[in-house]
Order: sequence, then structure tokens, then C-alpha cells
Amino acid sequence: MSEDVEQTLRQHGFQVTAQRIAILRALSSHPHATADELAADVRASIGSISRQAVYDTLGLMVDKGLIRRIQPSGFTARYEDRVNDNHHHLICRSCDSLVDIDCATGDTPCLSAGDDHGFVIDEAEVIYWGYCPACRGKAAPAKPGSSPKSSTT
Amino acid sequence: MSEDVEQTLRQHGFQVTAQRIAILRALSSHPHATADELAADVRASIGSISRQAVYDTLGLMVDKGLIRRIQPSGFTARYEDRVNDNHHHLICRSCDSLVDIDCATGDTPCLSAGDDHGFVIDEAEVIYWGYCPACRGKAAPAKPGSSPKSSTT
DNA sequence: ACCAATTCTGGACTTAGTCAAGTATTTGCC
DNA sequence: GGCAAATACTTGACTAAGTCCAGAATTGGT
Ligand SMILES: [Mn+2]
Ligand SMILES: [Mn+2]
Ligand SMILES: [Zn+2]
Ligand SMILES: [Zn+2]
Repeated sequence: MSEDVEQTLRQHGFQVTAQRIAILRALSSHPHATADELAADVRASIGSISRQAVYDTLGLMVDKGLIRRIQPSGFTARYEDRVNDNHHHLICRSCDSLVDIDCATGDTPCLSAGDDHGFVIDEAEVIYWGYCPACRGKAAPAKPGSSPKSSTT
Repeated sequence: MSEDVEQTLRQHGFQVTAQRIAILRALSSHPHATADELAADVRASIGSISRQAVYDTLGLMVDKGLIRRIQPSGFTARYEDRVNDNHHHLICRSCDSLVDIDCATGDTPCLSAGDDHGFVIDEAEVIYWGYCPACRGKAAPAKPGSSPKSSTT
């Protein structure tokens, strides 16, 4: 459970540092965390880390495909280590809860757009918006539209 | 072409103001624009507008379902008036170009997740990531992962 | 024309993230 | 094990996108 993370890092061509190990651990115990939440988690485990190290590391790991970044409308970036399993996300418009949801369309699915404009598509990111069991009946007038952090007035 | 916008506003329960008309016009002539771009556009047409008015108006219109906000990872929020036609988006990881793409799954499609965790889903937002015709061969090593504004080093 | 409700403005403020220069750590090699 | 080059981390200033608030202006109904 300790060497695991080291191995993962080396296998992906990373140098092994206390910070990276801690971030990866934080990530696995706290899915869909923000950079700040991860930083806090890491500080609890190894004492301190700079914001920059957190962002650098997460950025590199995303680039290498070790982790995934998602950023739904109105949310700050979130990170997770569930990768390559083609799962999607379901978000409650009212309470912002975010849950994983398996892809309905098979295994490497969803990669089927109509006219692809000549693009080479390598990922289909799906976010389902709606209301969670606890939040039904609360909001949602005529047309919910899309607005996490709603307007004034 | 002028009263149109007024009508649309009233039909959706908005008071009609110069700012709102201008924003709606800007929007229709400039799809996927950012708040700032819209502000600039509006200033060109009616002289001036406050940042707050732009954000307030866009927020309200999104809430009422008159327009749509999208915010792909690494991008600032973008707005569009194509709404209720269930179209999706295709983004080039290299040059950030963003194009509309019709949904392959039918008409009110995509609203089919596996286990929906008891949520009432009202929208499935899909973003296809890849490389546009002009950008192929440029980047994309082993696993593209996902990273619009990449990392340092 | 008048009033209440709504909207707009200006300016301070916050949050998430980036940049850049210097210091520390890791790793491959002897 | 010790060294040096490469890589990573820290610190602090900075930017971009968006929000908050209080007061002034506009709108729509009578
Ligand atoms: Mn997930
Ligand atoms: Mn579009
Ligand atoms: Zn909820
Ligand atoms: Zn491109």
C-alpha cells in the first residue's frame, strides 16, 4: 500500500518525491477533490506543500494520463484517479453533489459524434445535470437551463 | 430583426433594456463568446455597459433557459443562444477551437445513464476532445489524458 | 406624470490559477 | 557513498474571471 504509489509514479516516468506520493494518496482517498482540498490533505500528511507544487504535479499527472481533471460549469477544477474506465458524472443543480456514473453506451463508448468535422476524437466527456433525490421539488421552475452559481436579484 | 429580440425578452419575462437587447444581439452574432467578448461587442454597439450588467444578464438568461453556458476544462465560461437543440461540442486540445456538433444519439438523446443514483436528469452535456484537422500530428504522445493549459517543465 | 420594482453602475474585493527566480532534492554514474 | 546535472519545490508577486454591495437610473403599470 506504500510502495504501490512509488511504483505507479516510476512506471509513468515521474521522479518520486514526498509531495507526489502524498498527492497521489490524497487523490485516491478523496475523489473529485479540488487542488486546495488536496493541498490541505497533503499538509495533514506530510506537514506542508506549496500551492505551486500541487498545481505542477496535478498538471503533469493529467498530461501523462495518470489522473483526470474535470471542471463542470460553475465548479473549480476537480481531480480523480479513476481513469481509463470511461465513467461519467452526474451533478445536482441544487446541492452541487457530484457522483460517478458508469457509461451506458458500452466500453469505449460515446465516441460517436455525428459529423466530426474532421477531428480525431479521443475522449467523450459527459456530464449529466439534474436533481438528486434529496433536492427534488426544491427548485427547477419551467426550464432549468444551466446555472450552478445562479444570478442575483 | 429588431423587434424580434424585444419579443423574445418579454416572452421570457424579462424587462426590456438597451443592455439586454444588445447582449442578446451580440450573442446571436458571436456564438460561444466569453462574457468579456460579449461586453466588448455590446460596447461597440451601445457605447458602454458595466461588467456586472453583463454577468447579471447572462446569469438570468441562463437560469430562464434563454441561453446556454458551457465551460470546458481550462476555458472560461462561454455563452450561446442555440438552446434546446441538443447539440454538443468538439474541442481541439491543441488550438482550442470549439465547434458545434449534432448529437448522434437522436433527438432528446443521451439522457440515458446507467444507474442514475435516483437523480432526475434533465440534461446530458457532452464534450468531445481531440485534434482538429489542422492540428493533427502536432501533439498527442502516448496518452493525451486531458490538459488544455498544460504544465510547466 | 408618478411610484414601486427592477436594473445598471462603479469600485472594492475574492478566488483560482500562473509566472519567474532561486533553492532543494532526486537520480544516474563513478 | 559522493557528485553533478536534471528535475522538482518554494516563495511571493501577479493575472483573470467573477462576485458583492450600495447608490443612481430606468422600466412598466396606473
Ligand atoms: Mn469520477
Ligand atoms: Mn454550441
Ligand atoms: Zn442535491
Ligand atoms: Zn486545432
